[in-house]
Amino acid sequence: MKRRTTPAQTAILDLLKSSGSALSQDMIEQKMKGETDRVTIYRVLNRFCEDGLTHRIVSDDGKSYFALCHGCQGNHHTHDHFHFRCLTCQKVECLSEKVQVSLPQGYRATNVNAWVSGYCAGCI
Amino acid sequence: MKRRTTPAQTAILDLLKSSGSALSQDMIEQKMKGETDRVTIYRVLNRFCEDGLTHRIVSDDGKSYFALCHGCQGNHHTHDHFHFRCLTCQKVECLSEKVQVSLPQGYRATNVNAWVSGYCAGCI
DNA sequence: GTTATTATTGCAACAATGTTGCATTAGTTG
DNA sequence: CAACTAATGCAACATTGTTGCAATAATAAC
Repeated sequence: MKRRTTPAQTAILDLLKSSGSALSQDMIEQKMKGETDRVTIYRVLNRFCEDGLTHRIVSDDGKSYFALCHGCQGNHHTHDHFHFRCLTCQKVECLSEKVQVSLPQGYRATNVNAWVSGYCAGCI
Repeated sequence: MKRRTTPAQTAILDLLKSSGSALSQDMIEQKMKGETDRVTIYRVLNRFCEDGLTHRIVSDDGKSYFALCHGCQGNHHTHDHFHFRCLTCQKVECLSEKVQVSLPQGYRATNVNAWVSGYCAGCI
């Protein structure tokens, strides 16, 4: 199954690149002014995740956010950094700080999902 | 608005106490074998949160989990510890380790939601 | 450039989680 | 016991996300 280049995909990828933050499906739909179907946006985003282009983080607002992968290459994805969500401007940022947590004896971690919400410098 | 003691509330509180872990609405519904309405369970859980009896944590499985408050008293709620969710047995535990993260200059945090998912000692 | 192949899209429908309105039930107080 | 009203159950709705399927459109082959 070889990938094809389509307007929707390049548009969504450009949005992720230019925004510099993590975006949710509804944010992308808004920015695209409804030119692309809801379902297509979801499918494109899921494809990006499969291809290792983005990573998905589930926020405490009940939505998934998608952010471009920068640190991780190939199939060794470690999205173990904190994310910040501003309650005013809704912007979601990847923080540089890595999550460090020690588990009880015998536990094995496969995924980390760490959020801080509050107000960013511009919205305080 | 004074609270009243009802069978549903005491049953749900007992479940939370005896389980020793965080429970979601559907877990509670299952354990109560459908004797209590879905909506009632949600309302009871929300009331518990309002009253400071429980805290809510939103997991990356898209559900809210509710756990009894132990460490925090009065209106000074700081649920800033990590949570672990076992992908096999579905159990959700509060870990003792506090979340420590330094935000960019000028940012203010109001809430923390930190998850580790994987396999617990019994399910490895 | 034309054709064949099939990945991608759009639409409808569905599933899961969670909330709200409203009439009924049932704790609590006097 | 009676009055008050918090709590419940049901229906309906909102939001987020997925799946099936026919139509569309990239890509490859000629």
